[in-house]
Amino acid sequence: MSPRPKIGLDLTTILEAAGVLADQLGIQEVTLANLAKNLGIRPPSLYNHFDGLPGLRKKLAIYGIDKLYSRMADAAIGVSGTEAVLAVSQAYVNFAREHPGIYEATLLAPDPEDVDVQQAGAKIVDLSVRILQAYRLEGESALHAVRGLRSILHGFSSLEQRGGFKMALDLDESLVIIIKAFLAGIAGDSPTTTD
Amino acid sequence: MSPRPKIGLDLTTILEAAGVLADQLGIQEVTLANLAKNLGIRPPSLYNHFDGLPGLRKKLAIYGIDKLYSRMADAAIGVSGTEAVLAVSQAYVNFAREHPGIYEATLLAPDPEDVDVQQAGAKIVDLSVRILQAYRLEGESALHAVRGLRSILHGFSSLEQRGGFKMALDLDESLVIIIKAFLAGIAGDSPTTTD
DNA sequence: TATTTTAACTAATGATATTAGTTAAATCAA
DNA sequence: TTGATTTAACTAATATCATTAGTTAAAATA
Repeated sequence: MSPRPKIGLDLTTILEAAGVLADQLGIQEVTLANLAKNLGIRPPSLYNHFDGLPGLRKKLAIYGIDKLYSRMADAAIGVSGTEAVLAVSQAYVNFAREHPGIYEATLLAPDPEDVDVQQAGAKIVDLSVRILQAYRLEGESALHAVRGLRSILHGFSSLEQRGGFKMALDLDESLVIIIKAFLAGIAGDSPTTTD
Repeated sequence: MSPRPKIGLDLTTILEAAGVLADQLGIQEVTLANLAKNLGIRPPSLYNHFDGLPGLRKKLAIYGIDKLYSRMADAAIGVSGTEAVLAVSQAYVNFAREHPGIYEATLLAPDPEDVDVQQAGAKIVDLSVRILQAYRLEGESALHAVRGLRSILHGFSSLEQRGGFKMALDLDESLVIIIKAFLAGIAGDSPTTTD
């Protein structure tokens, strides 16, 4: 009958297609039906590559976290102190802007406690710890500061994405002001590096 | 045949049931099928009360925003300055903890630009503006500060809900430290009220 | 009391994820 | 090179949804 070409899909290709789908139509449109259609195969064939929709969601989450981490790590090269935090923050927010669906998937793993998901996320936490080390925070203060930075970055990105900021007011400017205020507050105005 | 008792449901009852469902099983389990089962009616009957699943999501979002606003406004009574911001912040986070599903619904309206949704959200923005007025920010600074506070509160709540904070470190303490740092940063350490 | 509105219903449709079992292409070992 | 195995596609079938259309009886109203 019809030829069954055995396309030979690999997981990366599938995840990229899922990412495009997420960014273009939103995460809720990343269905096995839509994904299969875009790939030119039938929905059940996808089960050869991952364990159903939850499996896809998990893999897409890790895929997205890794991508986000790359962008942050890139931005952190060759900078330090406030400059580094600002660069990494802008990279974070820009990633969420360019890849709203993938960013959303990042926080949508079926089980956030999953070891693989945790491991991917840990790299981002570690990076945050490192760029905040310039502020010489003592003991637990550094950990609280990491939580604060992540809260700001995720909250800002999420609210921007959902149209939460209605005022006619430059968004990038807001981010810089918010980050600077937070850093000034935790450092008592004494970062350890030259700015 | 079987009696058709005409229960006489009103929208509030339905939204409360939907809220319980959201908090107990997660927002993705707030289906017309589940909701109808909990209410003792058949799914199509729900269409007499709202316009399908998108209609329910919109009404649940507004319902949640109103509830959240009430809690924040309550917390703001009789306090000012840093104390007010902290009280409102804790109310916000506690609401998200107690009602994770309703909180999630708050940001899940099908159309965030919808007038009714905007109107509900505006009350929260206004409240934020008022409690930050103690810091005497000039011009646009106040608006940037509101964005910062909202980013922190939403980011913190969302990340806590999704298991984003793994460290063995007191969460309430983190929130207080983060808010205080942010306020110190935007105020240059000069809130206008007695603390 | 008669009419209208309301809130439930049944029946049917289409989209979805998922499972089971099948088949042929690709890979690999002898 | 050939035979066996693995892999990646498939068809068919099922269950769960949301949704629409059309119906009916209870409740409200005139």
